[in-house]
Amino acid sequence: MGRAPCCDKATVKRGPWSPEEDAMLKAYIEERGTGNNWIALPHKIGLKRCGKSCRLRWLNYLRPNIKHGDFTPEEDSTICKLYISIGSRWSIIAAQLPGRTDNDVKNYWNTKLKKRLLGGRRKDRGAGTQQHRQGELDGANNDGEQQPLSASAMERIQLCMQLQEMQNPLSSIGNHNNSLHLWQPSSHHQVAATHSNNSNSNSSRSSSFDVTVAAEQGQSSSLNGQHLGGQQQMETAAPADGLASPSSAGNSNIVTIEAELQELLYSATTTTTDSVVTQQGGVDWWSYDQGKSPVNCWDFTPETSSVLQDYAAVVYDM
DNA sequence: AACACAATCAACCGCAAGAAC
DNA sequence: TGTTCTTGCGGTTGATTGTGT
Repeated sequence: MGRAPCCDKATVKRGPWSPEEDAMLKAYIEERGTGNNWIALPHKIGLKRCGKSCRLRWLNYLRPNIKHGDFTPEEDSTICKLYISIGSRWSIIAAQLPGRTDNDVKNYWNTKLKKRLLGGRRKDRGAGTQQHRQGELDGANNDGEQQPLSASAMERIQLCMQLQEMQNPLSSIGNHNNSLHLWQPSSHHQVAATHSNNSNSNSSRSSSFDVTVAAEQGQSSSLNGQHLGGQQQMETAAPADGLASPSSAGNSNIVTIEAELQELLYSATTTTTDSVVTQQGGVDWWSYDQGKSPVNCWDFTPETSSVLQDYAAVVYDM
């Protein structure tokens, strides 16, 4: 049974919004609000638009305090940091960037940040062409037998592998000890008590993930996954065999990776780990509380747990 | 100047989940 | 309790603009 369309496509206008339409929608919502019914809104206003289209236009463009234009290095770092931790959860990532929309963040990642990071310096295993890289992202290898992975998982894996290769060119595929330097077991998975101050975050989906980013204060950043309801804390059981957490190497590796990411993103010439953290205007990549537990790149959420399993399959099956 | 290709971004689409009935 | 409606999300598309040849 097909789903009823939300609107009659034959009578609804599509495509770019005109200034007149923008003005009508903006004026109405500012005066009366949405009435908690986007579907009915265009009829009330007299717009020949789909309710979903009105909602999107309002949220992405007309809403007050929307920020357009270039992203700052701080925003770049937040996006990358969260993407690698949680993947393409754009609404959650955007919630950490006041004035930015999920659509903006998504577009920015897909068109700029991803290319800067993934396309930057990768000396690929094998050919290293863009086509080969895309093939990897699609989860297929030459023999076609590898289990397909989600694009998001593959990207995160690839990104981490790329960083590790840069960090230690001698660590080739199959060197298990170097496989998971980014991962740290979370011994203190506190459930974040506060959520983003973003007014958009009232959706049930967003609330399933509490994110606290304190990078702007030069503090550690933490990302905590929790189940709906907020009571179940993710267990920190050891991952699959062979995925034991790195021990003493972890902290310095994280700092080194920060440097590599800074370099990839901003072409900074950072060579020492100590100097990196305070560079770039205080941007604090994967920072961690000195003397406390390091922040996890691969925090143990259901998603990242799955990614780790995928990762293990990729590394160990090669 | 003209064309081809790449990059960008606004808008659309379909799905999943929760709310309402 | 089951069904329908609405919202919100992430992925994708396509028009526009920029750049290279």
